[in-house]
Amino acid sequence: MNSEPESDIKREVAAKAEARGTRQKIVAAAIHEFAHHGIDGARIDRIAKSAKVNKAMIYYHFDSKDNLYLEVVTSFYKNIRQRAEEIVLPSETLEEALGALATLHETMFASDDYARPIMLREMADPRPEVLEAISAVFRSASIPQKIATLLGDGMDRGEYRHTDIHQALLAFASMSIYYHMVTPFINRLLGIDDPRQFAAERPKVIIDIFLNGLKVR
Amino acid sequence: MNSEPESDIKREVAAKAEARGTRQKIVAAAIHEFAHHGIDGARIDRIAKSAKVNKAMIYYHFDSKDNLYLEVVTSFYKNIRQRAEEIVLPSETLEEALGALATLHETMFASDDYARPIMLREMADPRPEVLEAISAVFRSASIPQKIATLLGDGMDRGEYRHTDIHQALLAFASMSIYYHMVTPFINRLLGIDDPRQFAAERPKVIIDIFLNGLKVR
Amino acid sequence: MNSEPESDIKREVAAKAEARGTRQKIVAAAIHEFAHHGIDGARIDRIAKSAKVNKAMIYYHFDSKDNLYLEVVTSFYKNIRQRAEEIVLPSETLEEALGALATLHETMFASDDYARPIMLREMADPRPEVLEAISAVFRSASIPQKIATLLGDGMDRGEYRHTDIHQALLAFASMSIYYHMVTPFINRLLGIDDPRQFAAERPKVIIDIFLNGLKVR
Amino acid sequence: MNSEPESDIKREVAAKAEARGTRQKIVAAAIHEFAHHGIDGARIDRIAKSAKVNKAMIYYHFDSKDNLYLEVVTSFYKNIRQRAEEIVLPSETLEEALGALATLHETMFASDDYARPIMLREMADPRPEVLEAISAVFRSASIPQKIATLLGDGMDRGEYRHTDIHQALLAFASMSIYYHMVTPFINRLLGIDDPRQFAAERPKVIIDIFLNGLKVR
DNA sequence: GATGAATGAGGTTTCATTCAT
DNA sequence: AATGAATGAAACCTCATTCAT
Repeated sequence: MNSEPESDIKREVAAKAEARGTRQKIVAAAIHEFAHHGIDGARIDRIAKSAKVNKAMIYYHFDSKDNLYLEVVTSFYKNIRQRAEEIVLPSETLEEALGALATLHETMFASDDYARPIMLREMADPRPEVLEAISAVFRSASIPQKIATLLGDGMDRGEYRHTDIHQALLAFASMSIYYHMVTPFINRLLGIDDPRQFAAERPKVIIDIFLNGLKVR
Repeated sequence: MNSEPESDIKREVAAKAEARGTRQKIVAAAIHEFAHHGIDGARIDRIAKSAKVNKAMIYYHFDSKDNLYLEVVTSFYKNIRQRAEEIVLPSETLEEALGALATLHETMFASDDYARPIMLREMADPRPEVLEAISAVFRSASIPQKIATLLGDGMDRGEYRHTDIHQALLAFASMSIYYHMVTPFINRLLGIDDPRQFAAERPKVIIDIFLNGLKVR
Repeated sequence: MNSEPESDIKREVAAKAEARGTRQKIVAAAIHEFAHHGIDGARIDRIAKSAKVNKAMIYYHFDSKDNLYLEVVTSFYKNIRQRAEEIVLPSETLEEALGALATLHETMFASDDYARPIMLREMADPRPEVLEAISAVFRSASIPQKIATLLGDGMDRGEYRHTDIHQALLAFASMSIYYHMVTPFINRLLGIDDPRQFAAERPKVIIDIFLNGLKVR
Repeated sequence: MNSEPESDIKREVAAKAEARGTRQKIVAAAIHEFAHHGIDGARIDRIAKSAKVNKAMIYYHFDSKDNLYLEVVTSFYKNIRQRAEEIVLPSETLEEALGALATLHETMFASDDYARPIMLREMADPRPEVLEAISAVFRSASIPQKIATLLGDGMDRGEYRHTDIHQALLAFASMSIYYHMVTPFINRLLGIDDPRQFAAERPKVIIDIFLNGLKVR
């Protein structure tokens, strides 16, 4: 006769907590699966098993495989975006801004092993929604704009040679991101034994090349 | 004129020609399919249909989907490799060698629409055999070595600043190849309206940045 | 009365009951199919249809055709074995023990129409697992040992002539089992019109021949 | 201008010789295949390959898999039957006639490894044609009739106890043939190390048991 | 007679998804 | 929320058989 409502509330709270737990377990397992196998190669059974969750629960929480993928991937980008925004765009010099972009790239890929394969697959078969999500990361990070601005200013001041801003921006971004995207391949091709160190030394080198490459002599 | 052996030969030739035709049709359809959908998303039925070939023929000629993929992809790289070897490594200057590498990259991707997605997917989930095949393209092309040598010589001569050769080589390669690999994304992100022109102007810009970037002032 | 755990149990029980039902239906249909067609001639479609079960359920419960076969056949032998163990090894005389073996054989084959074809096919291409299962039936039945012992004792007592026990045991077993194994053929060859009666009269005859055949005169 | 017809004849003769060779190769490979896998498990491809013959040749010579099976199996029985007829039915005593039957059985199975599995499979799923063929072997061999006659005479003479002739005949046949039919199983069950010797000693034992078993004391 | 390629029907198995409880 | 069972469509692959030469 007493606290049935209370116990109902408790139940609900507990249920929600558990549900959140279930969702999270599913998401974690799904990222892993999608990263390793792509959306077509991914198996709902495998996700359920590795999440230790009943298969039907996946449909209960995510409706369909496609939707699971979408939610997983966008949440993945949200995550990256958030970390991107946390990178303080420090001071005023171009050099520092370039360093920030390099750091951003490093952050994107260093966090886990899933970024690389997931992004590569997206690029191979780009869905508008996802392209947009990735674009947003960079836009929100405002770092590219900052670099563009600083570079433009430098050109106007006569410090840097006049160059197409897009080409220049892409030049730096390429030097910074490409290694991260195809690490295993480059390591193999160039016979790099210590990828960690190679990656650590890289920002300095590319900033150096980039700035020198554009400076007026 | 009607000696049996001769007609035997004719027969064989004709048969082989047809077979080659069938194989080729399959390969062509398969590349298309694998490029668009990846190995897991690819459908044998679709390949057969678009090749206008009986489905069983695919198994007759290629044994399994996996094997078809492997043969298709390696033949694809052989193809690229051949074209790579045809790129004459012109003269003696570093500038020209860099131009050759840019041309190689352009060649790799410009030939058809399949290179980009196929390579990206491979990079996402690299099979040793295929990594090796890609590596071979570059090794055989000897262009990287040439660049490395010229760059090393230039450093020794005091023309270029001392820099880790691998880092430098990768810096240029990145600038050259990255845009090709993720064209649609970059076009979207930077709002590039005329990709053709952007790509055409690119080699000059990156060679310029790279050489200036390394030159001693 | 409506406590959740209880209803949970109910649910589980019901589910398991249904599942058992499905499994049983599959097994029943599968025995029939395998007996009639052998493992290679058997068709999963046909099993599913005659069990009134979705084809995929067979894989859900048994993983593969091979495995279904194995489970079906071993369960089949377990079944026989159980019935074998129920045959009381009556008294002490050799005659009764021989009667028991004849009864065992009759039991093995009389139960249904599947024993004959299934066992024959197994013998044609014996899988170790299954040979073992059949051997176990006879070993567990302990009847052969009993016979061997009684026979040995009889020989020692001078009642029976000395004869290789294995040869003797096999002699009786052959007389007892062979007709069951190839009934249709023998009926045809000897023109037996009333197999039932022939089989019924058989134990008496063969026990008679066997015992007389070994007795010291 | 000369011997075209002659060369035609030569050709034909050669062709027929070769053809016979091809047929034989096919038959040999087919027996092997059918013995190991049964008709449903047999693969035309495998037969062609192991016969080193083009698959289409099998159809050219035998029309269909079923027909190949039938021809192979009936020729197989013809073969056995021929050997059966070569077994001289020696003298006049029942003992010798029984020995002849035992020898016949031995001959049937000893010739190759195929008799056992082929006959077992036939028995599992008996086709009338084939049952007839096997029956014919025994009838033609006239040994059973001889035994029946001798046994009948012996009973009439008061030498043997009155017993149903069919039961008696089958008793002996069972003892003689059963071991051959399920050799691997019996060897395993009884732990027989030297099957050759066991088989060699068997006729004497079973003739002994049989005759003693029927003799009037 | 002989060959390699081709065909069509069908076989086993898989898998996203749903249902009943 | 959770589970085990169920479903139907389709995927990959096989195989007896035939064709063209």
